[in-house]
Amino acid sequence: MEILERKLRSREQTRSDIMQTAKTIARREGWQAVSIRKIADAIEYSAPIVYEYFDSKDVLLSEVRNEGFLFLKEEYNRILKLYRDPEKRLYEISLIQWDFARQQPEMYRVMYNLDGAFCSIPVYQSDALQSVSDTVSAIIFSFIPKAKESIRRLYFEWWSLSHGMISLSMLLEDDQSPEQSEQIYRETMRRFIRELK
Amino acid sequence: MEILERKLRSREQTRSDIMQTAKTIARREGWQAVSIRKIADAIEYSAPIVYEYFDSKDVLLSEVRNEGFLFLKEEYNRILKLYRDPEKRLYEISLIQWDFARQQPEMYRVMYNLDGAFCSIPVYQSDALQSVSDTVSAIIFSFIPKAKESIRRLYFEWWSLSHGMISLSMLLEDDQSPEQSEQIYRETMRRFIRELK
DNA sequence: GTAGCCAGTTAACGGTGTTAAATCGACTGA
DNA sequence: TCAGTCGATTTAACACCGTTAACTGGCTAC
Repeated sequence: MEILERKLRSREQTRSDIMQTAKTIARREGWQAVSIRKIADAIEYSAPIVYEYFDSKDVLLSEVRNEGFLFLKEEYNRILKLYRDPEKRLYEISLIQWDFARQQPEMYRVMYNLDGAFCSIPVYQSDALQSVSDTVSAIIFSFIPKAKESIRRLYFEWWSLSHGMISLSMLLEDDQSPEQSEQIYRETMRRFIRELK
Repeated sequence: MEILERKLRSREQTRSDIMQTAKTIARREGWQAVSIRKIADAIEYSAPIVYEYFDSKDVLLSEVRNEGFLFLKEEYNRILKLYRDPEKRLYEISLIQWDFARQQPEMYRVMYNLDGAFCSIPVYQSDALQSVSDTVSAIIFSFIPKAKESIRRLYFEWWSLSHGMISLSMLLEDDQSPEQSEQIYRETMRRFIRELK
């Protein structure tokens, strides 16, 4: 059964190669330029092979997106271990959100269907997104122990503010410097958190 | 020269028919389903005719997007005539932003390259966007007469908050009811404006 | 040796944006 | 009346897309 195991491992490897290639092309040329044939070329296979690993391009994109939310989740957990103060936690998580979007913009784009990235599978069906939402909601709750609906609402406000600034600063990248945007982001998130309690 | 005039008018008509058709398809099937051939079919012409009116699909989308910003601009001007109080003005403009996104979601999507809408022409190059930005910035200034940079920053915050809530509520449409989102939007924008001064 | 399986290929279908070439009708000048 | 031109419009083509069916070549089991 060793062969089967190795086969499985190499299968997992190829699978992640495909996702990695998709991300690399997206980073260089944008998601609208990502095609099954280009991916196949890069991993030195013919196009139909990709369908051995992903049912469709849509599913491939949805898995990449999921990977993004899982990455965020782990980063958030890292923060939870580092800090105890809820305010500090929420602030640090806000900063991670920003850094993530800066360092892996193609990831952020596919997660929110921005700029040519289009995955028709609804994002709110992603378990990873739910998990991320729960983590942040829990922090807010430890902050302000209110009813479920209030927490949901405060989370929505936090998320909107963060996502709004990130996506607009992506949109205006050449019009407003990222450094300037980042400064505004930090101060605005800080103030939002301070005024939360 | 009457013939030439009529020709020009009918040319303008066909041009706007093309844009209208693009929007109609986008509304029904999403921007990823909008193709030159589908548009041509709908206006009962062959595909190359579309290129007599728009240099490329990219340009067509950018004109639709511009139409969106121009619509907003006119709505904003309507508000300026209706109200004198800066707080009231900004609040009403916030509400228009929401209603616009609700009533013409395909427009909002092409303006911000959301969900399959992809126009590679940078949005900040649009005069209409600049004009809209100036209008809102002026209101904020009449509110809080600070330096240009501060106003720019406050405008960015207002825009981010509004766009963030709108785009996330589009994303979560089936997970969080629009009515609920709208209520949060109204209250959040109101509080933001109140705390501005 | 040969039958069967399996990884991987080629070929195909209907679609895309875009452009060059061909067509067709109306109008003009001789 | 006929040749010629012009302009509007179409057809045909190119290179690409996502996706699927059919095929190929090599290995294994009997």
